[in-house]
Amino acid sequence: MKADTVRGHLDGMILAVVQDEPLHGYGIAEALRAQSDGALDLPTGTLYPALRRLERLGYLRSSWSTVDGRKRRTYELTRSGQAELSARQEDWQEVSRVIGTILRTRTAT
Amino acid sequence: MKADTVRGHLDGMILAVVQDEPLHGYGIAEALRAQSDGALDLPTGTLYPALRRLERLGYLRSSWSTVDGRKRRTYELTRSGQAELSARQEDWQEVSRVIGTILRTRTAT
DNA sequence: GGCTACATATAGACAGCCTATGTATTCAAG
DNA sequence: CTTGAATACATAGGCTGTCTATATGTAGCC
Repeated sequence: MKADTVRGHLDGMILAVVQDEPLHGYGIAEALRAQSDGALDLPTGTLYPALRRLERLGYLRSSWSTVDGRKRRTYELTRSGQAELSARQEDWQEVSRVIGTILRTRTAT
Repeated sequence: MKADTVRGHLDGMILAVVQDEPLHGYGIAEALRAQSDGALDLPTGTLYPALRRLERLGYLRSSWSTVDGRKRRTYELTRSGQAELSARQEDWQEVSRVIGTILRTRTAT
């Protein structure tokens, strides 16, 4: 499954997994892969720019640490990010309803 | 609701309404607006290029006619377009499941 | 020494939306 | 009789978030 098919909703999904617990980029990718049963496997060229963007927008806050000799940047959800997540969740309700309704097979063929 | 939020799934929705009955561009816009309870109101700069693209890809076939003194281009679904629609519907099932699962509020907060 | 997993990041391309604008007809209101 | 709204199609150029490819570095195993 291409991230292209979830375009515009990836931000919301990232905020959602970070809400559960602060995670570093690699961990976010793992969480999304796990929670989608392997369907959503983000290329790093998609994920990392998205994270920087979400931080720039004030929805995430990051801090560096070193674990087992490897540097990692851990992201946590800000107050503003929580509000954004709620908005995205509501957006999704409508989007999902609209596309679902229209795409649903009508013909009994 | 911006068409941007349904990005990548607009093609499927267009094919779906045309499957019901052949329609001209303006009629497709009306059908999508009606079936989404007014939520999806496509700008012409989005719809018309999309229709030409779908025809170029062989999913739609068009023909000109004049109704009440106005020219209209009517689109109908091709065999290939029906297959594409089926594929899009299946895609949507997965996308919807994945985003829905991840975005669904987990916190009982 | 080489492979895999872990970990982050940038560069440049590309597709599909966006807004703005243009043309043309019909019909009702003023 | 002209102005405006609805009908009808279309293009130009911009923007944003994906994409692929590439880069750098550590840890641990074979």
